[in-house]
Amino acid sequence: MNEQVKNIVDGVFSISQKSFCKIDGLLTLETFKKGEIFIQNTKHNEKEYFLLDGVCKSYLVNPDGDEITISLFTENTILSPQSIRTSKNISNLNFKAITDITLASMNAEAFENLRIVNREIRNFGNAVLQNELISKVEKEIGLASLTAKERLIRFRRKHPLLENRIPHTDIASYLGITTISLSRLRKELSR
Amino acid sequence: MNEQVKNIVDGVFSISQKSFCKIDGLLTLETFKKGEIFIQNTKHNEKEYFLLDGVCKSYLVNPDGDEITISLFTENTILSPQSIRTSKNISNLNFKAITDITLASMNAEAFENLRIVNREIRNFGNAVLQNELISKVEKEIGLASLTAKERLIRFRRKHPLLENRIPHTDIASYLGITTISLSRLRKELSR
DNA sequence: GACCGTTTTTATCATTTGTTAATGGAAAGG
DNA sequence: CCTTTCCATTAACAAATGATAAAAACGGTC
Repeated sequence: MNEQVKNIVDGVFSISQKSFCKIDGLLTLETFKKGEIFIQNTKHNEKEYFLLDGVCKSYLVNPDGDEITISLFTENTILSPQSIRTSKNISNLNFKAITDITLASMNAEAFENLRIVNREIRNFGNAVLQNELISKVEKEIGLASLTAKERLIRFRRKHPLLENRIPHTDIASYLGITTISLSRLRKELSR
Repeated sequence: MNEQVKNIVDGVFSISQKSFCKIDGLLTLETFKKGEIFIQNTKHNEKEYFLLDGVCKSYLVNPDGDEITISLFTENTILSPQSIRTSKNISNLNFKAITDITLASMNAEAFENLRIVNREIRNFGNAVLQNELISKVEKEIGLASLTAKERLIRFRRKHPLLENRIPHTDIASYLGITTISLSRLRKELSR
């Protein structure tokens, strides 16, 4: 049994050993090198993912060719559910490894079937969806009503140390500012 | 049978007459006057809603007491699913009628049970969730990477005429700007 | 350790957006 | 019908953020 995944699941919504075994049976380990794109916009994808090690991001490319960071994920978290990042199993987003990463993945449809027959797993799945929305709403409120400085302060509170692990371009884009502004704010806050 | 709700449902994910009848059996009509808060943050709520007439918004109140508009809803749309705007049936958001409104509501748990046993209804439910996320991601990208002027232009494309139906305070907050900025942009764009 | 390409910082200037305050107009309620 | 309140606009100024360019720091490689 994958203890690490069990801990991630329980962190969201605690389920019984027995229920977890059904999930465990679906898991496969995958690794990607820094810089690899493992989910590609407009391409097929039918998996759910647990991030066991490393950092990755979801992003979109705007007309100017810039990568807009939507979300950042660190170890021991769950990537956005397949049902909401795909349409007919075609991805609406890109996901890229920012450091070397290790994922546990499983087939989304098989998981969906577990949700249907198992109440605990269904509750777990709903909790994941809900967390996804909550974090989106939080981010939205931040972008709509906080200054860039306040957003950076919150970001640091939520992701301590991440500023030292990944390129500032990814963080700046996540915060909705330029790297130049980020640099200015870093300096200002360090005084 | 409520034809209007059937049309709203089919607009998201077409389902059979037979499946819709199960939903139809759960529906109740509700009306609220302009200004009424019909879902309150930290209060109990266990309903799903179809907006049949009027305009309403979801919002949060920041520490300064300002209402931050999260989403705007117009007639013939579905309000954000209960599962993602509540935790243990306690609401995380406020919803307020901006004009007089008419809603068709149903018990969320009863609907959840329909999702479990009926494949079409489950697909419909998933499509609703997905649309919710897509619109959130779109909004997020807008706030993170577009100027206020571009956001207003997109807003007008998505919600024509709404600027003439509801207070600009609600729209400005939705766009993440002040009403003064909105007024400036309106003037600039009208030239 | 020197070199290359990339990332981060710094500086300057332009632009956008916010703040405060004043005005006029529209809607709501007595 | 009048008053009161709220809302939208405008102006003047301040603050925040973006654009461009150049310098410095960093990381990987041979």
